[in-house]
Amino acid sequence: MRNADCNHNHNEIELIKEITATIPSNEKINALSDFFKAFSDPNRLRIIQSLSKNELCVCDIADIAGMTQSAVSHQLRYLKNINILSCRRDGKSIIYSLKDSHILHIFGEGLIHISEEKEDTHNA
Amino acid sequence: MRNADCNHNHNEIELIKEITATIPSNEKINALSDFFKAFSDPNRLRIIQSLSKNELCVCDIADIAGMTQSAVSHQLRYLKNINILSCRRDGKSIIYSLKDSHILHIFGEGLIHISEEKEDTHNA
DNA sequence: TTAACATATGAACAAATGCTCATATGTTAA
DNA sequence: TTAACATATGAGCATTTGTTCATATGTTAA
Repeated sequence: MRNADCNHNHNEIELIKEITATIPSNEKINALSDFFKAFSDPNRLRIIQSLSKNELCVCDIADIAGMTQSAVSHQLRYLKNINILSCRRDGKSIIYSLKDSHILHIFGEGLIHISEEKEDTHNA
Repeated sequence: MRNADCNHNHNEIELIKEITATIPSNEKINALSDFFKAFSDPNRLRIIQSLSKNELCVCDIADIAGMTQSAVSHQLRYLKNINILSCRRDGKSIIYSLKDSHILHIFGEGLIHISEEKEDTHNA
């Protein structure tokens, strides 16, 4: 049942069916949006960037990201739950690190995108 | 002014300063998080995927993504504002399309990440 | 010009988000 | 065991988000 007809002919209706078939399952789409949500908050991006070259304890991350211990801890839990970070204990500290290289790759792609955007604005 | 001392020696304090220096400016971080926010919602991901191979009018996108005309229109405006989509008029319709290939590249990276996650779970 | 279509938009509202505050948990040194 | 440190966690709260509903805007055909 379509939202509106848009005066489509049969060919177009076929095309729309094909495109609809390419949409990933709800499960995948939800996993994907949860994953990208990791990058959708400034403080989480700072946390991720802080771990790009080194593993760090919670209080160091808090210091670098300019956040309170509690706020960082909540975000670290979130990032760990969606499989972006892992952690280990070292004495009194918990040391966090990025789980794989996709994270930094995606971070980099984002940076490229926004820098090209600036060029666009410049050329406009 | 540190959140806590964590008993750091001078070398560690140097390292933390260096890492802090790698954090992008607030302006960049905000642009970046806004960009990734595009991918952080299931319906927006469906919209993006629907446009991966074709440009489409609003009512087709609504149909494919399973959203109302209004909801789609609001999201399209958001995605256009953050430079992910562009549009043109064709008669009564407005035809939307993805603005560049970074979008699909990042979408694909996300898919790779969540599929590898599944392998992890499988191996665990 | 008018009617029908296609899209955009503002207001309102429920749900999700991200923080703070207080406190709990776990570790180490004395 | 106790005190100090490092981190985690739950409750509460303000803000943001994403939707719906009603309606406005813009286009085309009659």
